Amino acid sequence: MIIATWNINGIKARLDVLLSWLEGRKPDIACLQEIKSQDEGFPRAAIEALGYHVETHGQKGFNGVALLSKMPPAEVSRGLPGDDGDEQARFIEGVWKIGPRVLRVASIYLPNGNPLGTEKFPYKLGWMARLEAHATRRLRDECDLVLAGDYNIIPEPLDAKSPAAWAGDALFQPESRQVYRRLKGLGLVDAVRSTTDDQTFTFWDYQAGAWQKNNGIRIDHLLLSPEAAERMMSVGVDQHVRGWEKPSDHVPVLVELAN
DNA sequence: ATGGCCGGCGCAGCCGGA
Repeated sequence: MIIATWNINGIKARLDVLLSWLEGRKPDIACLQEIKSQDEGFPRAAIEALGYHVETHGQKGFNGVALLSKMPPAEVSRGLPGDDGDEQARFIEGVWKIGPRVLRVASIYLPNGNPLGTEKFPYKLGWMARLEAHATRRLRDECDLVLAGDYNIIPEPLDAKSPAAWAGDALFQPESRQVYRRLKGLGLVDAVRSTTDDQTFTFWDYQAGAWQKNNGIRIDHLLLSPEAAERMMSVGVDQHVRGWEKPSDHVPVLVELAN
């Protein structure tokens, strides 16, 4: 089965592109971020017409995550545990029962954290601490777990065309990269990096001809539990989608797991 | 050498993104 993550940067502006991609790629589960829509405004009918079940966790204008799946999930939970006062819609998790196996997949939109020196960067670190706590709990289940999303973290210099240009940016700070490293220390496997040493970008800014110059970064990640990683058959990044009409600035990242 | 955009909201231009 194919599990994908994609920051679509606005579902209303991206619906045609999303439908085209779903029809061609046919992922079993697609984790979306930045739907920028309330639940009631999400164009679910067009997606359901392609045979997908739709679960959203939206908010007005900003953020928002969704899970699209061919099989309906057995359970869904919204919001990252650990702060009931957090109003930002950045986390949705589903559970699927596949024969004897339990598969958990979360769609994650980790805070950007810019600009440094404001409350936004501590919010990012606090959110990451909650994610680490949640991942620690989930890994105790020893089930197939995929934490998929826009992490807004450039893990290593290899993951940027021009790492120096990101030195003062929240995406490339030692503190947040350290937490990403700790997530991997828990046993989570970075699907893309575990299968290639090549520079593989998932985001290119709309500005300054970044796509044409391949001036990209790798910030969209699939983190797999050891049990899920054992079933990993292939990993891909649908970079061609960045060249379509009216693209998102992010592209889909996918992992294929053995059934 | 530098800078170049886009979506949402809502109907002008600002906010947020990365």
